[in-house]
Amino acid sequence: MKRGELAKRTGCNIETIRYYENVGILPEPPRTGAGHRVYDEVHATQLRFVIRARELGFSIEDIRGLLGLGTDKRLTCAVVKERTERHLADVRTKISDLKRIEAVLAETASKCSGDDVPECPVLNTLSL
Amino acid sequence: MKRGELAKRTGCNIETIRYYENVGILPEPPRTGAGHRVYDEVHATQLRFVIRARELGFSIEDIRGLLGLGTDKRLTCAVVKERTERHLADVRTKISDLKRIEAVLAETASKCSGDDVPECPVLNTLSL
DNA sequence: CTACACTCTGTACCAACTACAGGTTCAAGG
DNA sequence: CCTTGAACCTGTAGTTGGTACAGAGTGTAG
Repeated sequence: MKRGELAKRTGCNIETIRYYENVGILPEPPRTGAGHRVYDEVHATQLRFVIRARELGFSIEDIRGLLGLGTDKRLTCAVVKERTERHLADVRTKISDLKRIEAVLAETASKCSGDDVPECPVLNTLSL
Repeated sequence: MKRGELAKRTGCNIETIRYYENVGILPEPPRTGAGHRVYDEVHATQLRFVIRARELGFSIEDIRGLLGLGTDKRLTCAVVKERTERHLADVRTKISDLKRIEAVLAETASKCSGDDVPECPVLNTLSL
């Protein structure tokens, strides 16, 4: 299958596939005589891995790590668990930051009269 | 006061001040004969407004809007409230996305043996 | 055989900064 | 007055994770 077909099957943007190849988290596939990339099911599986990891917020660098690239191949469960938990901690920090933000925004917006006047609690809060 | 002093007082990175000026959310200050920027307390207040809005997740474009730049000057409370609530909705969406991610990560990591073995539930989940 | 869809490459663009190079200018100490 | 080092000036490049486009080549159906 060619790039367009792989994109369609995985739901990935066609340009993103080339990007993942460039940054080294998708292997370079073989080419036809004319230079067109030819993918198989193994590539599709690996691409789905990358897509899912990105959806879960792992960075490209994280993914490179999870794939055991650059370092020794086989990653042990212990190593993967540790990286996942570190990432989980980051996600939790982001959630609590956003909750603080949510509280401030909700609080402030609730004070707005919603009237056609120039005085505004939001702008006043921001100016503190 | 000059740029370094303003940066110190507001806790803003010195380069970021120039950036905010470039993108038009901080006014161009007057200059000394030699071209050095000279700020006053009004600039400091406006910079703090921008910093706080950024902390609350408003984009530069949002801030431009909140400052009433580009359009008519005086923003009514009604307009600001509407923009704030739209932003609040975005923040809530981000929180719920992250919570889904958190649940998946926590679930998966909890299944890891943490042993020195190559089979790993995280990698298996990602490969689904 | 032509027309059109697809692929190839490199490069530019997005946000929101941050950092650096190479060149002034300012201020304090001798 | 002169030197020295900090602070300032400018423009530009790098960051992350893609997305988009131009211009050229290829594949295929009618």
